Amino acid sequence: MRIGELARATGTKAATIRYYEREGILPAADRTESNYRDYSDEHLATLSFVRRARELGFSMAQVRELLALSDHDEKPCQDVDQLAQQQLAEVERKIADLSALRDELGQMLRSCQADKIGECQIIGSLGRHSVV
Amino acid sequence: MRIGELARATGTKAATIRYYEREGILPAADRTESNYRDYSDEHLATLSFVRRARELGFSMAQVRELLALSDHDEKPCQDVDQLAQQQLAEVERKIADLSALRDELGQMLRSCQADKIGECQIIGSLGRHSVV
DNA sequence: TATGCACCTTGTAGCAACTACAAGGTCAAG
DNA sequence: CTTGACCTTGTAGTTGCTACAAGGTGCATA
Repeated sequence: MRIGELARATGTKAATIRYYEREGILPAADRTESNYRDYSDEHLATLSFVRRARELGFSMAQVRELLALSDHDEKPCQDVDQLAQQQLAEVERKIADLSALRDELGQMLRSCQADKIGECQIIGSLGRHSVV
Repeated sequence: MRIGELARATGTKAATIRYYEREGILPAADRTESNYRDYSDEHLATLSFVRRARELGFSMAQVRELLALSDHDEKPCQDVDQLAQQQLAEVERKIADLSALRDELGQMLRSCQADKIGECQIIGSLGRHSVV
């Protein structure tokens, strides 16, 4: 299949697919006589894998590792497990950070009953006009 | 004060302060005879404001807006309120996304009891080796 | 006086992970 | 024969910094 079809099939832009090829994430496709990329079902499977891993928040570097690992059926899957654990820990850290942030923003919003910026608690709690 | 002192006072790298100046986020400082930047307390206040807003997840564009708004004490603070609301909504959206992600990762990890990658459920649920 | 060291200056390039654009080639339909 | 959808390559832009290089400044010490 050509790049457009692969793009539609995976919800990826063609430019992104070419980018993955440049980055070595996706193996280069065969070319037709007119130099169009010609993808196989294997490419489709790999690209789906990559996209899914990216959706799950794995970095490109981690995706590279996952791809390398997934090619070695014999090896213990500890390494895969560890990558997933790492990723989970990082996601949980981000959630905690964002929750703190949400609370602060919520508090700011609740505390402001002014109607002029001069008395606005939001601007105030950001550190302005308390100094002036 | 010189850039290093301002940097220490605000927990910002000097390179970042120069970057803010280039971007018009922080007004240019006076210069000493030897061309060193010489910052005032006003700069300190503005930079603190900027850093705090950035910590709260506001984008540079939003910080620009907040700075512009905070200079107009007379205006109604509806606009500030709206920016904060927007930011809160976005943070909540991110938290929801990350929570879904955490659940998926957790499920993947719990479901894998294999010890070889060939049977690894994590690789499997990412879409590999079910196709092979 | 020299010299070492911390500090400052500018300009440039790199990071992640794409995305957009320009200028052109290919191919099937009308 | 031309229109339009598709493809090619190369290059540059996005966000918010951060790092590095090559050089100037200022002050304390040997």
